[in-house]
Amino acid sequence: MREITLKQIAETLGISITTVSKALKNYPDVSPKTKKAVLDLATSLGYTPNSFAVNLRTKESRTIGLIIPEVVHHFFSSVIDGIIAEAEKNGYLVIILQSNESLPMEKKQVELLLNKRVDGIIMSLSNDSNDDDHIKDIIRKEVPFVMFDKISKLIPCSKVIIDDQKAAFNAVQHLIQKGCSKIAHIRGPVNPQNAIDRFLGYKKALEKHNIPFDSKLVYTCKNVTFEEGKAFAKQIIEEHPDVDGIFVITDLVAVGVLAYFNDANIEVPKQVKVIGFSNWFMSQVITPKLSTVDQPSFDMGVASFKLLLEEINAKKDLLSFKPRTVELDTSVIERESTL
Amino acid sequence: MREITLKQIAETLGISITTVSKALKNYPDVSPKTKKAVLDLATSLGYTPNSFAVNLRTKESRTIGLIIPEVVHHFFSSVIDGIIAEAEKNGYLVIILQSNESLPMEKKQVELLLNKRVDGIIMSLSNDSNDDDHIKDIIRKEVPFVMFDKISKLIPCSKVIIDDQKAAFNAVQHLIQKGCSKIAHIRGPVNPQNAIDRFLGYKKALEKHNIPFDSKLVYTCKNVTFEEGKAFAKQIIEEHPDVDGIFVITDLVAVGVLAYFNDANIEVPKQVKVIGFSNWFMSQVITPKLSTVDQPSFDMGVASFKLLLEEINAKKDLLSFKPRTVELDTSVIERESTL
DNA sequence: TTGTAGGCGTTATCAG
DNA sequence: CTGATAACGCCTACAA
Repeated sequence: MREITLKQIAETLGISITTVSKALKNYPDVSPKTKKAVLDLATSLGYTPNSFAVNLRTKESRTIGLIIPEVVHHFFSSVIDGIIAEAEKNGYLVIILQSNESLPMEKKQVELLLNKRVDGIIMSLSNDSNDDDHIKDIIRKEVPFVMFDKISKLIPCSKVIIDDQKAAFNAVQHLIQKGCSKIAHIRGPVNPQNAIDRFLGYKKALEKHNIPFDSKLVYTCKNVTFEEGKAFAKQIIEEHPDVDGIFVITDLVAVGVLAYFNDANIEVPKQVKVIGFSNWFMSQVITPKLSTVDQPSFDMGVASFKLLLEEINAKKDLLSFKPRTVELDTSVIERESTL
Repeated sequence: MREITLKQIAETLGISITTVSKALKNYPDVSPKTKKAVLDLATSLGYTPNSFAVNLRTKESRTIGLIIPEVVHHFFSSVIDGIIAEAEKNGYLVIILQSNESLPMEKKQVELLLNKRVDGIIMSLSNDSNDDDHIKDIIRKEVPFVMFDKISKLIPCSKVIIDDQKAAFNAVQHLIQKGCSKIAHIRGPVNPQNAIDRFLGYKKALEKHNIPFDSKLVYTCKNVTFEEGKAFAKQIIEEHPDVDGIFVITDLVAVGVLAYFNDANIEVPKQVKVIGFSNWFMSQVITPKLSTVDQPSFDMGVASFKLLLEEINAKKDLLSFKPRTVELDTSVIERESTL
């Protein structure tokens, strides 16, 4: 099956390519008759413009790139959902790349997308991104760029975030209000800004309620997995049998904590209360149901794309664009694990 | 920041575009001196070929399209993982679209990808795909095409599947071997081939073990959700209090079943045994841990891309390509819900 | 060893 | 109202 081109339509109709092009694009200066002839033939042949040629001419591909640490991840897949939904609504397609939490991968992928000349890039940093060269590359090339969730505060670009510190503060305060007085924290890795912020929120909540901060009660995840949750739960209860509350960096790990406590017959929430973060789907289906912080993942995706689109459009119109930061609200969801 | 082109390099070096192009592509007929000069300048300027132009020339984009029903879904996100990993390894990028189980969406998305002129398409059908026109379009345009999991048997294209019937048979047989004699089935929607096959496997297992088939014990999901699982569990136990085993179309729904039984104090596996399908992550973390059928989702993704690549390459070399079907193995995973 | 010329398919400008 | 022409950036016969 041959590809249909403007040229072919022009030839069969015995007119010029220019006219065909204009007719198809509804230019005002084409006679109704020619226009109709062209349109009829085009639809009957199933003509669609060759996007490669269009890309070349217009210098845009109506495609954006998305780099995230992991696809198989409740939070990120929900964000993807939001991004591709909003993108499609606006006539954009999304190329998805996964850094697997590896900085070298992330760098390579930025390069791939830049070479591909996508119209913009949305990204959430991998956990070991402490090096910003590749990101600066994006900025330097003036490619529209938005970061969400795991951002780098130093980069001047639009961002979609939650107030991790405040959210964590609220989570820990919730534990305190439920009567906890010795609260451990299983925190995320050292680098990511949001792990730091959640840790700070934890600290602040203790402070506010006059609970002394004890660094021995803070446990640091390396890989943020279910297994780590189990292991830390064991360690916590062995090292500090009187701990009565745990604030965990994310639900996946918190579910690991609950799993260990279930196995070890440690009663949640009676002996220890547990609160997670992110409101993963599984948190509602385990026993006891996990209290957590709801993070509007789908909306973060939508907001990210909207910001990106603004920047893309500004660039097209040669307008200057001032990066903006959108902060979305979170809320504590009380379930059985903190009753 | 201006885009670097061959032309610019040629001009600054005072040579022709052709020579620059050849130098960069390591043609043998360029003097080492010129080659070096070109290479040096190119790297120092950070030249990368304009992919729009390359696409137009070579008529390929090194990009494939992927359409799946849902992104926020353990099985599908794992498949995505496999596909983009394998694609990246081979220098391909992946555009992901989500049909949300809607046929009109799916059709539109096929059109989008076709217009985009991706080098190939991988797809898993939405549940109401009983109409094949858009798929036939892909075939007719000779765009390399692979279906996985939810396939249409009638379409002549490569496929990556499991033997749903056999897998279901094994799951139900597992229940029987554990002592169940009145086994209900919560099946998937009417259309999808794999829902049909799993149902047939259920029937066959009963037959083989001389258990009479009773259509009243079969419940049909519409949306395949957690909530449906809860609702059907209630209905089953009310309508057939003596049911002692349930085979459920997929883990998400099975988890709903367990949730209801937990709430209703119906003991699993003592009173009723439950087995799911797909081995979702959450199945290991709920109480009781759910027995299920392991489905190699990541590998299905890898296999799908490999098949697609074969076809893409065959097409490039103008070789004919015979569609193949790859069938991957499944296995019953025994956990607490069928002990 | 280097360069000229043409074309991939579309769009924009400008002249008829 | 229509069309010739050039250009987007790259690649590749073919010529010099």
